[in-house]
Amino acid sequence: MTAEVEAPGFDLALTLDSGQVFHWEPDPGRPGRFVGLIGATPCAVERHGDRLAIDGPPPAEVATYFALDHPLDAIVATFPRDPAMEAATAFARGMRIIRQPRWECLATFITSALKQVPHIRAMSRAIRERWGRPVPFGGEVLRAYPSPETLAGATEAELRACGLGFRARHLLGAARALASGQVDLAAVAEAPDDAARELLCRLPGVGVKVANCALLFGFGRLAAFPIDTWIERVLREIYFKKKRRVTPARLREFAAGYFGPYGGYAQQYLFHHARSTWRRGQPPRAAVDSGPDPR
DNA sequence: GCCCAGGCCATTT
DNA sequence: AAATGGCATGGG
Repeated sequence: MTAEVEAPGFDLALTLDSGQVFHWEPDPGRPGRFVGLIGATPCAVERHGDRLAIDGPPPAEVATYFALDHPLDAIVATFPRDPAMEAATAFARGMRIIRQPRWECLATFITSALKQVPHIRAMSRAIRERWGRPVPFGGEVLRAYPSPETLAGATEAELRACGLGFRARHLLGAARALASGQVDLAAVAEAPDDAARELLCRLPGVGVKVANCALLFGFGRLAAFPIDTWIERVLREIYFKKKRRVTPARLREFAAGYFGPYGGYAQQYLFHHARSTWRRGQPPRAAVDSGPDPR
């Protein structure tokens, strides 16, 4: 049985491949159709014009997960008007910041340190296959991401066998801190942005960048602005092109003030645009030549 | 062999 | 506060 939800101007494929979520996969033989899980609920989804066709969860659950209620036009209207931001906005039109389960989101970003997106996907898949609860769906078996309690019972060697390397100790330590109640994600969800970030940073393997990714993609904090290697290059080579020795604190200060209340959205559009169009870590000449010069 | 990848951490200035 | 080096693994 297939249900539908209205999803005007939503680019499903772009959103699922934008480096914010790491387990959705194309349905082989059915182009445009993606299979994944929303929490523990299996789901297949594909776009038909301004509607989504859904198999699995109730439509309302899908609408919440994909944040179809986010007012994209109003959000984009808050972005600063500069050539780099406008190019990224045009390039990533229809991308949404989705609402992921908190632990699943945090855990995958703990494993993301010094890894490329395809590797993060591979580690997520290996962890699901090893510890995830099997969920039958359409003749296949999907695996839900294991809870902190489940992973707390794993060994570091078992996690390393999933390709985590030095990240194994971080993920295991975070799982155990949550399973023991030493840190409480429900408390994070109730705290203001700065306090929530500080709580998350108490977990092993969680620094400011990973905390901001979790806040943005797992806690709905749309002002959170993760600065990774790509965004740092965007900031330095476009927004601080003529400056020398820009400190990390200055970059954070600029980002927090310049990109506005939906800075996380702006960041994700800039991230996707840069990752998709830059070559050898360098921006296209046009991007630099048209860049603004703050302060 | 080289280089880099959605960083974090401990240590030193 | 800011710079430095170590850390595992995989791919170009």
